[in-house]
Amino acid sequence: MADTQDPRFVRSRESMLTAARELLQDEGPAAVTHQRVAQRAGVGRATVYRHWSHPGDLLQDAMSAADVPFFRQPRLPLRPWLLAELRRIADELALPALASIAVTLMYQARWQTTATSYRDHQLQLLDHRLQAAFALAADAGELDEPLQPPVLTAILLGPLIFRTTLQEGTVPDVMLERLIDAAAKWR
Amino acid sequence: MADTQDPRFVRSRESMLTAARELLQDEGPAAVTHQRVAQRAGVGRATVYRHWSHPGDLLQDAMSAADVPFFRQPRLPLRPWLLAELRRIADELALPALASIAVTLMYQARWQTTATSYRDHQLQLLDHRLQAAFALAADAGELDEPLQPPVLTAILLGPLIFRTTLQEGTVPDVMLERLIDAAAKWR
DNA sequence: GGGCAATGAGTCAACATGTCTCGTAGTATG
DNA sequence: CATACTACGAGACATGTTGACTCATTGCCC
Repeated sequence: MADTQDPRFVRSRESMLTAARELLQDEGPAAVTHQRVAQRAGVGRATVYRHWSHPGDLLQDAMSAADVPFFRQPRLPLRPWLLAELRRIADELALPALASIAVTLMYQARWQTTATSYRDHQLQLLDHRLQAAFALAADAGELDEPLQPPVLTAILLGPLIFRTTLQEGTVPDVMLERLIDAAAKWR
Repeated sequence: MADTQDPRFVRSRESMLTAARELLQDEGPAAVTHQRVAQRAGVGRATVYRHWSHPGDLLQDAMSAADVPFFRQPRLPLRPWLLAELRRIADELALPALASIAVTLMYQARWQTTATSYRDHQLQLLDHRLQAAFALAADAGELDEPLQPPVLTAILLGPLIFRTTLQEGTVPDVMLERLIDAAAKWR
């Protein structure tokens, strides 16, 4: 794994990451093994070892491909913007791509006490963005008493994950309205 | 596995279930294998096979030992009762016993599409109990417009799981108050 | 005490894992 | 175009796990 610019290196890396993502979505993090990824990507098993000597690293890279594109660029008034953002997240959580990552992160938080950096980073990103959005609205006099950022994130996102993953149901708009009501005291 | 009353049968079954629960809490559902359970329980590997020919059945029995003791016997006024119940749940979710089951259920809901009966049963139990509690309060004139039961459950429990599992933090009382506010329109 | 069933220990093939080696083929230089 | 380089695929190998069996032993019930 020397030359990061070698087309062969880039090609096989991409195909392995794609295979790992598909396996994660279809069969869960336990299926992201050297053997399964090699089969699916059409590469040799040794190649997977050369790129990621430990299976956990491969899973981590497969998840951390894209930064979660939520809560960027808040707009006033905050309520309709927040509603639209939550709507997008709820819809994305109905798809396996995001739902698989969410559940895998919960699993890793509980039992893979290593590899906390990616999870911590994503969570802090959400916290910061939400905090910035609510601070903006507070300055504009839209609301009072926002909660502390991590609690805010938990109130807004927790029910969406619970509903889509455990209950395997859809998220009605009235649910999002109630969550927004709970997130702050609106004027 | 013939005589369910044989003390030997009961004894080894209990020790295996205890071992399975400990393994689930300490290392996750992936660790609940015939071999690991046999080692930990101090029984032969073949004995585990005789009781549960498939590892998934063992995991299922290990989780379904106790019915979740939440939201039983609602009391009026509903708000303080609901707050106390949520407080108990949040505190229990800080312990590995309940948190492990919650995360495992999410994992199974996503990827082990079989074995839905236990999960569905527990979820419906929570829904029904919460519905009964809110119906009681509605009759007493305490509130208007309760949400439909599954959405109610998601709003109340989702944030607790998100906060304790993903964020690995504690649940402040103010968070519970906000969730209760979101659950219904109180008078 | 005697019949009986559950158990513990062991064997066995099949498979997955982690680590090598080696010949091949694609790549970047000159 | 020719050469040195290097990532690759295929395979070998020891090791550990899994699932399924056999069989002697031991605890249990009548």
